[in-house]
Amino acid sequence: MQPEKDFRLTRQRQIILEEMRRMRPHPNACELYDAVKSRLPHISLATVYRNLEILSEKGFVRKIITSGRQKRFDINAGAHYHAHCILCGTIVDIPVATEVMRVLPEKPDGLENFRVMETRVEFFGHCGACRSIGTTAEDEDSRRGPVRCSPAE
Amino acid sequence: MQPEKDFRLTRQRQIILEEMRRMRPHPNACELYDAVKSRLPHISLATVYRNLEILSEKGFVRKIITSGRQKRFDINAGAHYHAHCILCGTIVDIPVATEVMRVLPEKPDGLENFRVMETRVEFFGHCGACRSIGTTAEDEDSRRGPVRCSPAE
DNA sequence: CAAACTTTTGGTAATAGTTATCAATACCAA
DNA sequence: TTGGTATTGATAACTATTACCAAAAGTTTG
Repeated sequence: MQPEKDFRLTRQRQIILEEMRRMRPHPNACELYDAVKSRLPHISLATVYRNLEILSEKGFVRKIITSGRQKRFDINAGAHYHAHCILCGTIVDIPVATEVMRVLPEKPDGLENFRVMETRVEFFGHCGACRSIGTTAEDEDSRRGPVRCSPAE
Repeated sequence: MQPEKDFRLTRQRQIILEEMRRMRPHPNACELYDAVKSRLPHISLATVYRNLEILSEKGFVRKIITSGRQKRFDINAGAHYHAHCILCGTIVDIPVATEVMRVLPEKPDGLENFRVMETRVEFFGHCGACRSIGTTAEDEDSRRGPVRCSPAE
């Protein structure tokens, strides 16, 4: 147990949090980097990664679990679940006040010896937009495949 | 829509599936590679990766969603959930016949336009072993940090 | 204020898990 | 057999993330 070192809410961290609130939800590090760069042109990608990690330890943001290879982050502090569209990759927030939440027991069978500290429910399926289009999602704007950082100038 | 190409259950694929049943659950590609290599010494790591992907498309195995950077795979075809120990990294299966499953509505509030095809529940907390030890997990055998492939010979 | 110390940053190299490529091989159907 | 398709093994390439480190920023102490 190392002595906790003090945390400074630097300008970079403030702007990371501000941009996360402003932009569309669940960005990955590169999307966020691009957004932050418009206000802090000299920020480093490493700073964004580093701070996402630290901010999630501190509870300002949380990491989303995904099966993809990029990490995504979430500014919404309140408890909620996610619905992942397996066609276009969109992630939709499901608010906490749902049947699911009311109904999920705090400690289900099989977890007798386990101290449950967090429960996450993830839904996978087809989002409304994709259903109305068919099997191929054409709405580029809602796609969420891997996103690369803008090339350096 | 490409014409589905035919799937051959090759010796490599058979043994991958057999080893997945035999070994401890939720291996990553490298652990599995090591296990399979004891029976097929010339198998390539690429074959393991490739087939895990294909076998999961075909429904023989499923990918586990994690926040880490390695993928893990699961041979247990039936529906079940996972409990992740945040101290030692162990993943425990929670059988399907629990309150959770019985009680989880097929389509909760907030998902009216979403066609739910799969629901996963992930629990995070401290497993029994870690609780009895304290805050640091000493049981090397149950740790599940990143696992590297055995070095080439 | 200055000195000493801690934390953070930007730039970049390194890491590591995963994918892509491709010639060679195995398998299958005619 | 022959021709076609699927798969494999070997290895190179890719890429998201992390590590490193000197410089800068911020904090505390004298």
